Amino acid sequence: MHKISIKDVAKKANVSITAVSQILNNKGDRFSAETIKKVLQARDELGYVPNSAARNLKVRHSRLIGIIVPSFRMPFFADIIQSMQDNAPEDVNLVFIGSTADNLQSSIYSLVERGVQALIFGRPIPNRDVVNAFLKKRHIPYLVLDQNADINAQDMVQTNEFTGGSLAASHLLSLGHRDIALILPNDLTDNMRQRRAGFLDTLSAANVTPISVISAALSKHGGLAVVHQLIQSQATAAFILNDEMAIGVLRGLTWQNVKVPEDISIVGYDDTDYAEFVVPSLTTIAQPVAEIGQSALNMILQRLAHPNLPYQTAFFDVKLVIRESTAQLSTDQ
Amino acid sequence: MHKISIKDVAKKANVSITAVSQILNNKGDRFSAETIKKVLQARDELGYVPNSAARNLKVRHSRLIGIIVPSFRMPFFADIIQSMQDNAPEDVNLVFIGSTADNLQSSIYSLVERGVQALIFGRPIPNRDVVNAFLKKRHIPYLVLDQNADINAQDMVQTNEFTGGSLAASHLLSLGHRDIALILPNDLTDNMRQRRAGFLDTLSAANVTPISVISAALSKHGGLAVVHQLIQSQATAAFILNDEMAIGVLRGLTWQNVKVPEDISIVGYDDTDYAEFVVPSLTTIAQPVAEIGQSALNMILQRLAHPNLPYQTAFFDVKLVIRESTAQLSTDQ
DNA sequence: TGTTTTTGGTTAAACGTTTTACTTAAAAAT
DNA sequence: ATTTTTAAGTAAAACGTTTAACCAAAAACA
Repeated sequence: MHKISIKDVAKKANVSITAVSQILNNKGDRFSAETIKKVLQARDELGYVPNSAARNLKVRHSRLIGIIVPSFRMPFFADIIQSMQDNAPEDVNLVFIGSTADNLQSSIYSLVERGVQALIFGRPIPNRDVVNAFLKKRHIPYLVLDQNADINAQDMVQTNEFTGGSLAASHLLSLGHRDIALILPNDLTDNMRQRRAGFLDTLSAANVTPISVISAALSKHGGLAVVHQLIQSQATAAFILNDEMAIGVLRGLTWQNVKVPEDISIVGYDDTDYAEFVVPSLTTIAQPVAEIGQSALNMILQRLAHPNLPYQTAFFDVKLVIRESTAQLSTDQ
Repeated sequence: MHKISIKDVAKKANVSITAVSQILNNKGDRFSAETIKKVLQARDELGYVPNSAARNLKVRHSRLIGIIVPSFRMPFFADIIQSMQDNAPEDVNLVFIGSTADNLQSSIYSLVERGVQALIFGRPIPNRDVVNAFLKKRHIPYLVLDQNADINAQDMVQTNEFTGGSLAASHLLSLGHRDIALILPNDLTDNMRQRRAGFLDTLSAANVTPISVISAALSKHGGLAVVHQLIQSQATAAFILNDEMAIGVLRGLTWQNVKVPEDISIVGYDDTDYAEFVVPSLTTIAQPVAEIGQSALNMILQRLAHPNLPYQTAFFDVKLVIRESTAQLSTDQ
């Protein structure tokens, strides 16, 4: 029942607890080699593990960073958090939490209670002003991955969403398509609004407007649900703001015996792991996910080190990855 | 810079810190309604958030549970942790960590340092005896999802892997297949060994042995890498121990113009989200992922409440989900 | 009236660290 | 031979809570 504390190792090594603390934290330059050895040995024999609650309490910080994503089940975010974890320095701890809009407030509260020193939002923040006030009051810097944010209120890492949408449009245009559908998730993040804007702008620069705009749930099933409308719209191509939905659409189309890309071209967004593996493989806009994750983490660490520097925003480029789901408009239509 | 502590709210409300503590923890039955109101108001005005490091230090526990999975990027584990988080009681905190075999030891150490009271392993444990000794010494109960474990050393939740393999075999057999390949990940967990055993046993009961056994990396790319060998083996069906690999195989087969299920039937394992969405949709063995996650969490919570009860193991059934990737052996081969 | 109970609190110790300020003995410098 | 410096350590306070033990005043009782 008794948990081994620093006292126990001090007693066993016959030194003060100060000595143990200093030595175990590599601040033991004033101690003799012999004492150091005694302490290390006592530590090992007892299997002492420091209590970080006590440590955090005393030093008044935790090196703990909270990461809030919408869901662990979305490959895009799974990639992000994996890359953060893989690149986190030894001495910082990450805590991931998947949080819907509903319980975002309580997630934040719980993280603050746990002592996070900074937060990274992988999802849009409803009630941004109250969240901002709450966090600012407690001097907890945060960073958001969405574009819907005041550039002077926090750090950001962004990708060039507008270009992404634009790339999709010009690709489809260059293949000769003019009857193009746009498929959106029901709830648009600001990132997605930018994608849409880029897409729409580029289309209209070529004097085309979408033949149809359809919304559905942001999921594979959402994509599935939309194929009937898509087929009826007579579109020869579709841009879908998200790979997961796109995969749903692909699936539905195959079941309806609509051939991709012969009958309709599809382009997705994100370049999720699976984009390469579906049949037909998915043309999509790739974001540098791993870099985004790393960069977000590094920026927030920087912020912790220099709280008063002006806010930064990192910018990443996207690129079009052409696979099998898009093709030249066939003339015999 | 100054962080609001319980002292500040005590001062503001003009009461002792004991009063604040008791009232805020709903143990304030001895206090007058007026005092309670004063305290609550002071708390709200100051925006006081309790410091759980201090609390944990004092009460000597954390209600913190560590979950170790191989990777956030594997849909199977993403589902598991999501279901845990969705079902965790208000007062317990979960910390997820993706850890390879290499850094498992240091992950465990770091979690113990952070004060976890229990651990759930979603991955096999190399060096089980040292891990067991380490954890037992510190009275940290743990639970493993793999089958390679001493039933008397910790709680477990298992699925009927043997039956899973067996189901796959009899399905293929009943479709008339006799030339059946088996595709394995390079590193087999004990769960997978059981799958294999069930599969092989059922095959041999029908007097058939696999026409070929192939190993590759446990990933979509691993599956892809294997299709050449698979085609050369002349198998008319294959059982693949994992959906991700199976999806890779499916992909590769399509590129090689081998038709599934006309030319070859494929059955996977896990019934990952994507199984339903690939083309052709994947026949596979479904595990009740969400229930597994919940059950694991509940069991370990039980264990915390009753440390001395005998170890339990929960058992879940699997089922065969027939989709498009398997079909009757065509006679014209 | 004097005694006991009840009501509504407060005091102070403890949890396991880190860190500042001391101490003491030996070595070096004068 | 005294003083100063250095080397090697220790004592004790503090971080923010919780909780056991205590206390005073008012209410109830005899």
